[in-house]
Amino acid sequence: MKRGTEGKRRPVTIHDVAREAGVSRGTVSRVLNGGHYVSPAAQTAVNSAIRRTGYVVNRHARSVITGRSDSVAFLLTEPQERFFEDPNFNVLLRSCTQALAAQDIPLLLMIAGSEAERRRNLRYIAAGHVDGVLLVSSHSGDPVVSDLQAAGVPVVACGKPLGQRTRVSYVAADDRDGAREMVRYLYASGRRRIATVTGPADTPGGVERLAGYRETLAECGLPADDALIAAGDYSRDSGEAAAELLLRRSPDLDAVFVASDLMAQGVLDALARAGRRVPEDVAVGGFDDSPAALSTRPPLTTIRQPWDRISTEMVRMLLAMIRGEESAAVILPTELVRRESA
Amino acid sequence: MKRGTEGKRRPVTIHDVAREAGVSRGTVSRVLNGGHYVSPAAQTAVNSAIRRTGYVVNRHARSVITGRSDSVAFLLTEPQERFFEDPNFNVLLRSCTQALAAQDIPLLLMIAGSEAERRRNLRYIAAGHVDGVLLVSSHSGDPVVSDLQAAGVPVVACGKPLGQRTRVSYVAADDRDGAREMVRYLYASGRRRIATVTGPADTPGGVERLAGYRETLAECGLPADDALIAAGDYSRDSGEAAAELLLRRSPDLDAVFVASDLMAQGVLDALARAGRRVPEDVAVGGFDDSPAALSTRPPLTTIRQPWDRISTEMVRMLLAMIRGEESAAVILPTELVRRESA
DNA sequence: CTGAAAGCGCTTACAG
DNA sequence: CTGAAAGCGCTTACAG
Repeated sequence: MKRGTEGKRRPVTIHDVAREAGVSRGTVSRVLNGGHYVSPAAQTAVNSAIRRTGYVVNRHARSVITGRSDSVAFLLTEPQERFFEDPNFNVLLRSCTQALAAQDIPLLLMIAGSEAERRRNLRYIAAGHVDGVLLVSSHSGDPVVSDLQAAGVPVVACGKPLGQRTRVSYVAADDRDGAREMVRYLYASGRRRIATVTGPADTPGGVERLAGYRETLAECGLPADDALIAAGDYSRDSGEAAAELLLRRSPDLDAVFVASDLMAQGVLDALARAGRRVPEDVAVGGFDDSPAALSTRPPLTTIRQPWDRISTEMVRMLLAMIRGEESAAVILPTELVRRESA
Repeated sequence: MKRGTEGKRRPVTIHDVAREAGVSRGTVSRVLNGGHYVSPAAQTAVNSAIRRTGYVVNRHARSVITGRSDSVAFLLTEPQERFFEDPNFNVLLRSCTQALAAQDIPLLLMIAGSEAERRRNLRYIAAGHVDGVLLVSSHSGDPVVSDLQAAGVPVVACGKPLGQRTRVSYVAADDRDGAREMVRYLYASGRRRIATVTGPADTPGGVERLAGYRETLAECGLPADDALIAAGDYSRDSGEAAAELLLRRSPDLDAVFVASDLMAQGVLDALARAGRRVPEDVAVGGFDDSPAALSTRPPLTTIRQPWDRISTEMVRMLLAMIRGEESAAVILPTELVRRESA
């Protein structure tokens, strides 16, 4: 008897609502699905019956018929655990969850860290258990992209997927333009030996931000100098190592444009250890405007990536594709955030 | 015609498999659900038919009958966005996802940051769309706990939920014992003026770690001194402020036990600004062993929370409750991680 | 506009 | 051990 109270009561079905409203189940279903071809009277009766009974649709039963699951996967392809250390990832995941929730669509989180997980997730997705996937993948030529497309599943990537043979929808910040704006700002504040720490050459941020840096140097009439360029992998430690290399090769540098805030943290540490004051001796500009940018000393001047808009656009685009629209790409503008490091 | 290639092919059903294997659909279903009452011959025929056809079960159709969804929610109740800044949260979310994936159970991520979201998520969950929920809530007396229980949904919390009238299952690290171990270690290394920065008084970590600190002081014969205790809210900034307060009130302190690594970061900054060397002048011990502990200068000596085990246990326990087992609590041991700050 | 009926893909007693 | 049948909760042509 005790258990009976705790246990789930028999859920109310469309049948109960129909009886309560004095109509057929078909009519109830019609108001549930948009209310077309339903008289105002029936409409009202059904709605109030729904309220009285506390009815809520059984999505599984619906899915069996419609063939859609009304759910979406957030798929993370990342052998490195880097994404989870990256504050950017958090805000992306959070805003996607919320943008989807606003449409009453649950987000299934999937992580493909190994080949086995990749296969499992792919099987799940290809079986039609989700209507589409929000993809976060940093690999150039990641096979998961084409596998998904081959399975006929709508996909929207975060950032432009590199090395794909086919067109894939994506939403990205304007990396190149953001880099330009930062370097211009550094130049405008009087810096003339502007170095850069890049991201990996097989990521869009790695190539585009470097391109923006180079363009702006040329535009400002500053000489191109490879001794001012060091590569990182977006991790904090790689930023630190890159800065040490830069200081050795170009001790006269007076600014560094770093392709991510996390790496900029490392750069700041290396600079401090080398006895350089920031921003007096060396100005440092980051990229992302992640929470990390606020916790550095001094706080980081950086380029904000519009993560909220990125997620909103990803969700909007994916939903459109699920509805049958064509693929597309959206590039969102970035914004310079002035703090104290430059 | 082009579209035809891209579009989803008609999915293969249990019917196709039955025909291919030369048995009835009932038999196919039986092998799918454990293979009881199936002859080895039929077993083999069906399995190979499944392989040939690439059949994968339609979970929705199954759910309509079984009443289970074979999915689980990860529910985050957090108006502050603190959890997403906290590296601990990431590893928890990641390991839960993977522990679940190993059982082929998808994780639905839900965030209840506002009252409206809380209601929506609750409605979704109560409608039986998930079989159980993994709850991450930091609020003392969070109503979501009782709402979930009232709906008859199995729940396992991360950390002991404070201020609940009913029993709720949870998995937690042994906060008190971890605190004891750290303070003992500080004492053993010769410190005698050991301060502490606590977490909020309405969180388990806030009360238990402080209790462990107090007990150990007494056990070591050190006097209790409220001037050595300052409160934080787990944020980095609060750690910094607490350390400043402590330095003002007890300039002679020679060690600080900080109830989280993130706060310890702030403490380290405040100490550096005050010209105290770590660990020479002041030893600093953290709690969590989050990624943050590695990025401080010097790297943080801390107490490791066994997040992998916590997630594994949470998942195991939730699955057991879904199967009908009683609720329970699991306390997992922590471990001292020696690095350079103490 | 609306009811009766068929059917989605699956599971589960029920007879054998 | 196995097939035929009923049924899960819902949607959707199909007649009116």
